[in-house]
Amino acid sequence: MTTSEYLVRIFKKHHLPLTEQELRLQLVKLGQDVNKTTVYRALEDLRAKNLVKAVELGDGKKRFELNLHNHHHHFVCTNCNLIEDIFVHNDVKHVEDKIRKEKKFQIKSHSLEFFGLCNKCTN
Amino acid sequence: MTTSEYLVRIFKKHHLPLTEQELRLQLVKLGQDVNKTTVYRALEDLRAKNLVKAVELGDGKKRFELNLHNHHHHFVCTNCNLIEDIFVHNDVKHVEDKIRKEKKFQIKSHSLEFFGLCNKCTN
DNA sequence: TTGACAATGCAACTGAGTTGCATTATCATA
DNA sequence: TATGATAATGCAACTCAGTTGCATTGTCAA
Repeated sequence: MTTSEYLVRIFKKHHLPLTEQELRLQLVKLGQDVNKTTVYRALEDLRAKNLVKAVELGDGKKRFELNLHNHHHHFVCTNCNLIEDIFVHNDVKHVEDKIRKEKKFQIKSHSLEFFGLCNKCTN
Repeated sequence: MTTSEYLVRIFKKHHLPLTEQELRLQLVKLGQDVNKTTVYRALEDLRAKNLVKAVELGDGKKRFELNLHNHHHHFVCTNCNLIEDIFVHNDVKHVEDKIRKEKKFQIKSHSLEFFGLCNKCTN
């Protein structure tokens, strides 16, 4: 089994964006103590195949997650760093349409992230 | 005049998110050839005063802009790296409300960035 | 003039991500 | 089974943004 395949397994289990470090930790748990270069290369392969996409959640580190068709966003707790997927029905499609019309920009994607305090950290 | 003050001037002139390098370039143009540590410290001061905020636009670099009350988002051309402010009336307030209700999360802020091709790069 | 404090410089460091090149594994075919 | 090509991985060194500790300089009031 190749590192890319292990990564897909890990992504399927933990369906939240993970850093390279977190991914390597999970790989070690599967008995795969691989070099970080290998991880980055595997991630790049998966990204090239549109299986994985990168996310930035404000701390400067790239995080990676499966590029499924369940379009979603993220909530990040600025206190405990909890990350949770956010699914929105209506989305921001109408905003994109507006930009397309007014600016003549061709919009390929967007990122929408929410920051605040989670349930636990609010109290 | 202090570096922070020069930075505010620069931000007011170029009202788009700028990297530390871009900021230093502008500082040099104003005759201020300062150390990058100084820039980062000045930026941190301004951020602490809520005058400046950081933005991540997908390339891993932090960008900084004035934290005005004209809430807006950004469009990034993935070809020529053009950045343009995007103003939306309706915004994503209703999404935030929904999250607040359903998840009991306390949302402080959000980031919404659009990626695609600008007018020039589309043709 | 002095003493405190703010602003800046400098050099060394950290940590994420990259690159070039060597090594190893895999696997089809002679 | 041997071999040769190609894929996968390792390793070390590097880049580059951002940080840190400590020294130096500037400012300004007493």
